[in-house]
Amino acid sequence: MDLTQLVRSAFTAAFPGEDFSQVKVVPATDPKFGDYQCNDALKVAKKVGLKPRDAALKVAEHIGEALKVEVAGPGFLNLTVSPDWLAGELDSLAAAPSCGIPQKGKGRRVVMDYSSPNAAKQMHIGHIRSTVIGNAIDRIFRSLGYEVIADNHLGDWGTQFGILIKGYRECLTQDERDNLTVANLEKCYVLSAAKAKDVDETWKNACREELVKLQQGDPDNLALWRRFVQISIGEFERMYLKLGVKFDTYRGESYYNAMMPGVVARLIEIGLAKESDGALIVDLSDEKLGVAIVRKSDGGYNYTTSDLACVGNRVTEYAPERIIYVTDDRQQLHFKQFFSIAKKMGYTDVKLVHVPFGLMSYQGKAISTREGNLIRLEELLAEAKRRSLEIVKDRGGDEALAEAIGYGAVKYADLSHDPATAIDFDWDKALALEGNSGPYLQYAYARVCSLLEKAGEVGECDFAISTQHEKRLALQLLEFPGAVVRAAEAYKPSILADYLFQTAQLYSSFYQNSPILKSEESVRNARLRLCALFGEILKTGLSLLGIETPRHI
RNA sequence: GGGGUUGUAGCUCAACUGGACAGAGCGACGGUUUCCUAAACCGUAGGUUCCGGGUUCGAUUCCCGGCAGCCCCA
Repeated sequence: MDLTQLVRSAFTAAFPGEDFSQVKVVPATDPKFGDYQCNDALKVAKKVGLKPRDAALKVAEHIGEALKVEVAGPGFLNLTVSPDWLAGELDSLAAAPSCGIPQKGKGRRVVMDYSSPNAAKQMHIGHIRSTVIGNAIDRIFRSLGYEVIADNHLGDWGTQFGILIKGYRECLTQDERDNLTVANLEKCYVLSAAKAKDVDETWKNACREELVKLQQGDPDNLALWRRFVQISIGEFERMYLKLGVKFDTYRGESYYNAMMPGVVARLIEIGLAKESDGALIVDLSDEKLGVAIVRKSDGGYNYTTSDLACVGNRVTEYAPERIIYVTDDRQQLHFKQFFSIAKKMGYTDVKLVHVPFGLMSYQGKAISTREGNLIRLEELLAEAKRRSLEIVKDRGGDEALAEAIGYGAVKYADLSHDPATAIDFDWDKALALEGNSGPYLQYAYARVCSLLEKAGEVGECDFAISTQHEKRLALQLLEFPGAVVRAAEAYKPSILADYLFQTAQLYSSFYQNSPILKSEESVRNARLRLCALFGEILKTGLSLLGIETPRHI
């Protein structure tokens, strides 16, 4: 029995001829109001010419026997379900594949664009957000049945490669060149860039020449560039492996080089782009979006152009329903501009979505080498592992467990906030193991696993909800599919994280306050079933956040 | 100067998009030896939701005007 349907038909019976498709039933805000509530009688009151409370009373008359209803306050409909109804719902949830997550994405395709670090630089804590938030959205969409193509749009082209090639040749030892690492690339970049900037005009020119040679396809430079990018990807993948992140494609900016002139030609052809001071621009000032440069006065292209080329390529190759970009919120104007231009170029069948997140800072400053506040991602993960290993080893836990817990803590610390929130990095917060943290959830899962193991085989048994603790947990479990859907619609994994934390709290409370194994058999079995369902949902939910669930802690 | 974004408990954040008495975690204070675990549970204290208007049955949420921080553009 669908509560929303039932309440809607009561509305229709009370006020025939009106449209009540917006009417919805939501969980009660407080258990003392019942199990569910509907606030929409208040909204339709004016339309049907009644006082709010009278409208609610009239709807209540048509609710029927199946559901206990009370009209409270100005006109809230408070609904209380029967234990049988609850048991039935739990049954269908337990029987449903993937914990009842609706397959609304079946047959639909989405491209996800996230992480996207720059080649030849090491990943640092500033890269966590795009990677972890993007990956969670990726996983959530896959769980809804969408076909997701996860693409890593690397920063693998541009002026830095002239500096790098010069630096590689002049600033590294033979040994460093033979055993090239990203750390070495970073080092020679810093040295070379410093020379080009402050001291040496000839050095600067040499860098530019190397860049031009690369752009013109010089075999040596091209080979070096390929090597730099390959080494970078290798290192990124080491991090992604730890974080449980996997990309379908690695198409960096360079992939779109050849398509740029075509994009510009097209923009001119349809009259969007025009000359201005030697540069080619698209004027978006009537949309209050300023001016976007699509070709600089020196003939170079920039992000707007390569992103447009990229959209064109993705539309042609995949025909996705939407493309989701997860980047920091400094790029909002850029995305608004290029989305607007893309629409005018005729890419109207694809929904372009920018998910902006608050930039991560450290000690109040943007993270950069210059500020000297750069913590490498590898360091962070090592420290996370070290801290959890200290606790875990006393319990006989191994390194794998320490990684699951440490990395889980790092990811959860990020995912549990609304993406829009800016985070100032803090070791203790990023690696929290208590309270609203990843390990708290992992711990709850381990507890339920142990309990079920100890219980052994449980015979066939129905759900039976009697106590308040059980009921609150049960009602909460029924909300899981809805939480996943809401997280996807808002592009906010934090909605799911928050749901899981609340659920685990209710479980812990239930677990501490209700004897399970020691109860007489029918109660024991019914409670074990509830535990099992909780375990399934927690495991599924955490997997959507990319957080592992060890069975023993 | 124009635009974006944020402002909620001492600190870090929620609040299912307009619902009932604004909730969690951390920190503080007090308590919990029965199932497979104290990474937990139970309780206490802590609020002018930045300020001022407006919209309505009802505003942390929407609108207008300020203030403050961060960011982008010129």
